Amino acid sequence: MSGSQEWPKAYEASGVEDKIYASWEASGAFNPDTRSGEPYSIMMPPPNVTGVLHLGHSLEQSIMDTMIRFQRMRGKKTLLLPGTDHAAIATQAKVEKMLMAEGMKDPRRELGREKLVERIREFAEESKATIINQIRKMGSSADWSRLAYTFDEDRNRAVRELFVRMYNDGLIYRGYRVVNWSVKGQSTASDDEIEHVERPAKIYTFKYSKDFPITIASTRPETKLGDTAVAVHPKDARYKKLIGQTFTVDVGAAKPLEIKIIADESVDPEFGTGALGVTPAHSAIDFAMFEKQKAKGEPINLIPVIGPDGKMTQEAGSEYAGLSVEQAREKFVAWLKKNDLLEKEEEIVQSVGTSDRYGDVIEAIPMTQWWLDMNKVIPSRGKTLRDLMREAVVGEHVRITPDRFAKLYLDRVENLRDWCLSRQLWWGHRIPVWYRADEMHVGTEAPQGDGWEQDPDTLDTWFSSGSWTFSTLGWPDKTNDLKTFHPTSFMQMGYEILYLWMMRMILMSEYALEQIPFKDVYIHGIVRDEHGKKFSKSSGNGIDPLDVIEKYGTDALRISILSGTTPGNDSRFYMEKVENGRNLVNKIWNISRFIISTIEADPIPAKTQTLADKWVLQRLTELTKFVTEKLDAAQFSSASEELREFTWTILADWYLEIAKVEKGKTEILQKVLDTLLRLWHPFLPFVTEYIWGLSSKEGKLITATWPKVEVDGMSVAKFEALRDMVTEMRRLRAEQGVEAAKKVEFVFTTSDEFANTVVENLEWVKRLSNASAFERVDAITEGWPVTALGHISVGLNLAGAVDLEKEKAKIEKELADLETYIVSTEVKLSNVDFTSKAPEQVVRSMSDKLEEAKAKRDALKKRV
RNA sequence: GGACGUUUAGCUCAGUUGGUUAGAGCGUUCGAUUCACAUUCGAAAGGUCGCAGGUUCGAAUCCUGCAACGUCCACCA
Repeated sequence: MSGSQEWPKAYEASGVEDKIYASWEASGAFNPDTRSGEPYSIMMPPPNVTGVLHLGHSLEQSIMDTMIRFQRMRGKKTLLLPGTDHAAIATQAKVEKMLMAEGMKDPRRELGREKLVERIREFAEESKATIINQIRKMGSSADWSRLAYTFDEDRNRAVRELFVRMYNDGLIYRGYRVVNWSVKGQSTASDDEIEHVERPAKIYTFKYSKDFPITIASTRPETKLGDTAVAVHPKDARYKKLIGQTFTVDVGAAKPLEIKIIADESVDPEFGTGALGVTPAHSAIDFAMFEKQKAKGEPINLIPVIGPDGKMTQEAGSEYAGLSVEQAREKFVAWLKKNDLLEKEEEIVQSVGTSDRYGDVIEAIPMTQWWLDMNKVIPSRGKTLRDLMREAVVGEHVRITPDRFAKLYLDRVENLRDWCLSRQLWWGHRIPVWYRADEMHVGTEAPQGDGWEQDPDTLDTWFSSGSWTFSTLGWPDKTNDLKTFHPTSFMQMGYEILYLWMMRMILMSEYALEQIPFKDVYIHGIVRDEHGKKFSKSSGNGIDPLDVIEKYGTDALRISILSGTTPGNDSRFYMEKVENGRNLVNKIWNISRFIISTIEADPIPAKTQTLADKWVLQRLTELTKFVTEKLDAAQFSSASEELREFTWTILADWYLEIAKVEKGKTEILQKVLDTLLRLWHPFLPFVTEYIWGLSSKEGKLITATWPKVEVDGMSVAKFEALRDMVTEMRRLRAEQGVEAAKKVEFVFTTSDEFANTVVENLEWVKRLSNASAFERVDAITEGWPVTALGHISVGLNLAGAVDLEKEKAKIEKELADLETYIVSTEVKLSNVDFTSKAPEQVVRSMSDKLEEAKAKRDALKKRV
């Protein structure tokens, strides 16, 4: 043994993990450049620079690193490319909040663009270092030499290039349309950045004026100051004759409103009054009608009555201008009442869109912004971006696990509207467009000449993260990395960013490279607390992964967060799971400690393999096959469960105990430990590497090869019969309350020498009969037959302190169960429908079981 | 309003195309006390797989309906 100092009784993770990580990194194992083999790449979803490591990250890192280590050991040229995300809106919102907490009223105005951006940059750089270090603590074998950032120079170049190409293809356009506007954030938001919240509201039913022919309803009456039409269903008999007419009403706006009655299929005649007041400036659907009318050549007006500051505009009328929307609503309703126009006022529950970062209600406001067109045909492809997004998944070029998410994705693709790209934030990629008087320049570089002003807006943060799979590899240059590692092999993400991110990566990659960004997408759920609640600061249920690592070690955290999870489903996390993981790690440690010392003490291998040897090797072979298949399919939980079963039950509880008796196991123990360390490595990289080092193995485990399936097909039934017999004897002892010191006398016969040795060495067994007298159980007169399984028969000596009555009830119940089983199986087997239709194998195994059950029954019968 | 998910042992969850008498970990009960490991060892108890129908020789698994919980989407005027 390599000295007891290095092999303490319990494994101390905290003392060794950092050193091991440093040694991996120094060895160059993370970097694929020195490796050959089939490329295998995973792009790490870049965590936000503002974030600190949480359990969600821990899960993701565990998934990715387990996969990449597995593939590396299989000899692939593996790249796990790490990075961080500047997270435009999230970061700016956070820093602004911090500055305001320090006493600033309006950081943007007080600091100005340059200084505020600088403050955000400082904060981002600091946080970035933190999160990167935390990811290393998870053991991630990422290639840090390729570390990327969504807001660094290389990524900025890719973003500008993409924007310009899309603009030149006519996919990006500048347009005056209704946007989602956050008053608090003073910026647009995309449809995906809106969170719908249910809340109570009032719906008012009214007319614009006494003689207006149609009644309408609204929860936002103040916007009615900007109404320019009333839409009805074209076939609605009540309103049909009014279609095309225009009515002038005075509701107090700056100018009297000209309300045109228009027909629109999307109006539900059954709903409410069957008529809808159209406010093109402050509703996305109404704006769509506005555009439809324009296209038809029957235009309606558009009157913005709410400004970007969230206050009513001049056009809302002198009485309203400058009021908040709430104040304006009150005033307008009062006016309706006064003029006897209000017919109804009802309480309803309404779902309103709020900004997911600033939290305020999103207003629909018309503005000139930059948009990405989902429906425009790309000249060189003859397809739209929507087509490209659809085809990648419909054709299963991108495979999604679990596949139900593919359906959700496709539904979403069909309903995507044009993507509003421009943000009025300062932290982000500046839009590569310059203006001078009436001129506009769109290019990757600033134009020559004086007087050019760059567009002040920045790009939606998802524009840069959408290009992550290839911008990280050097695009737009045709780099070797790009050729080698794109499309990437495996991508994992939480379902909550499926739309936000996956769609955009597919869009960008298909557009820029005519390639899918990844082949396999693994969707995971949310890590929740033990009660199923989301972890959050406000609920005070946070668990810091770093605390867990400090106390239990990274391996324990990794295995506990991966086990008991299924793709796409949420999982619960609590400390008992980690303790369990820690215990497992410690078990592996002690198994290794024992094996190494056994080998040193008893180095001469036995000449022949015993039944137990054949058994453990066969089970090891099966395990290797199983784990390989499961990891291939990203079924981490079931792979690790099987590994645990082998390690703890098969190896530690049975084989090692037998090895103590049989001796001469050097060769087999070495083989088993070696294979087991390799199989565990992707899950438990630290402890396995540490043991590998202590047992003087060649090289590092991280770059060792994955075990191959060697021999297969050895029968394990004989051994397992023996094992069951031992369990049965133990049960009898336990249930009969046999005192610890007291030996119970068993009689057993077997033709197998091995069984003799093992059973005889159970310290509480006293051999009664002559081992050479291989009598059948029913011939053992002095004993009480316990079991007769296969080639082994065992009896218990009645001279011992055994309470027959106590045991009898149990046996009778078991007999009854057996009888039921036998009868039902016999019925099945005599059923021609079954025997003719079921596969032969099923029928055969059933009749085998029947014979076994009968034998067991006969043995049991002798006891009562 | 639409869609999706979950429902299996006291708890947390597996259960791969339908095929033995449905599994694991934790917890519980009983027993062991250090010869690799008490972060341990041995043994046991515990489930009519949410409910009701259907398909099938055979259903936890497929179909229909219902219920509870959860999630997402939506232009409920």
